[in-house]
Amino acid sequence: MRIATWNVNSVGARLPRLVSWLRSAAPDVLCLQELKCAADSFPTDEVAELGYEVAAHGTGRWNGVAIVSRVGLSDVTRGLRDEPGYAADDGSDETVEPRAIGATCGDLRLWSVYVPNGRDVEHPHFAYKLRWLEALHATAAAELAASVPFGVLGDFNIAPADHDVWDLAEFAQTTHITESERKALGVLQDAGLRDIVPRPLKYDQPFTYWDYRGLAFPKNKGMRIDLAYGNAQLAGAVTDAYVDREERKGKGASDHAPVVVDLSL
DNA sequence: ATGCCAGTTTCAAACTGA
Repeated sequence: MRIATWNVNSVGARLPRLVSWLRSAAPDVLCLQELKCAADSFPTDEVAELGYEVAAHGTGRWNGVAIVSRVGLSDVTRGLRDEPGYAADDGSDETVEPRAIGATCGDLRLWSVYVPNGRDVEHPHFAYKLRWLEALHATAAAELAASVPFGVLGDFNIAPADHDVWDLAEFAQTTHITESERKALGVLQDAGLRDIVPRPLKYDQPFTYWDYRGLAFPKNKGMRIDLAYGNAQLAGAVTDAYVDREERKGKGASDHAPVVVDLSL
């Protein structure tokens, strides 16, 4: 059993790469983030040709998450328990964004999540990020009671440890490395979820994101922010996990690489 | 300090990303 997570930064723009990656990596389940398309605009037919079903949760321009599975797809849940919304800076009403989707895939219960960025520690988006993580914990804690392999995979927009960014000094006063964000990850771990740390295919650290700008990828100025959390049943079945940095190479790449987790299930 | 690059959308300046 192979599961994976990938922030594709627009499923429309990434469709050729998505199709070829599904063929080559052949995951049984793939959690996607940043679809940047409405749920009914997801390229369902293109992945169906490869034998995959899709459950998508998206509204259009931003965000959007999906679960793609070839081992079954049922009991789909869109959104978290008591999920907070966000009011844009222009004063418009608060809206709940499409950032989480859960589904049962074969013997697994999985969530694909796109945690809010936070923008700046002083910005309202940062408080929203922390509230959103509380709702994620509540949802996970409630579902963890079931004695089935359970996982939460996605773009957490948090580097769990100092060595998960290329240079900590560059992150002074910024989001993604703060104590309050890391504490939220600790709460997930206290609830019984383990961080499945992938191996890098090159260099020392398993970074999953490199900015498009400033030659960040060739300089390996990366971050590990795409994470896979699993309960004891799932984490205990892991036989291998790696970051597919090859997918970050070349023209038309997402700025995130897929994280692949192999399980003996 | 700012933009770097990429993708999106009232089609093109503005927003988001991390």
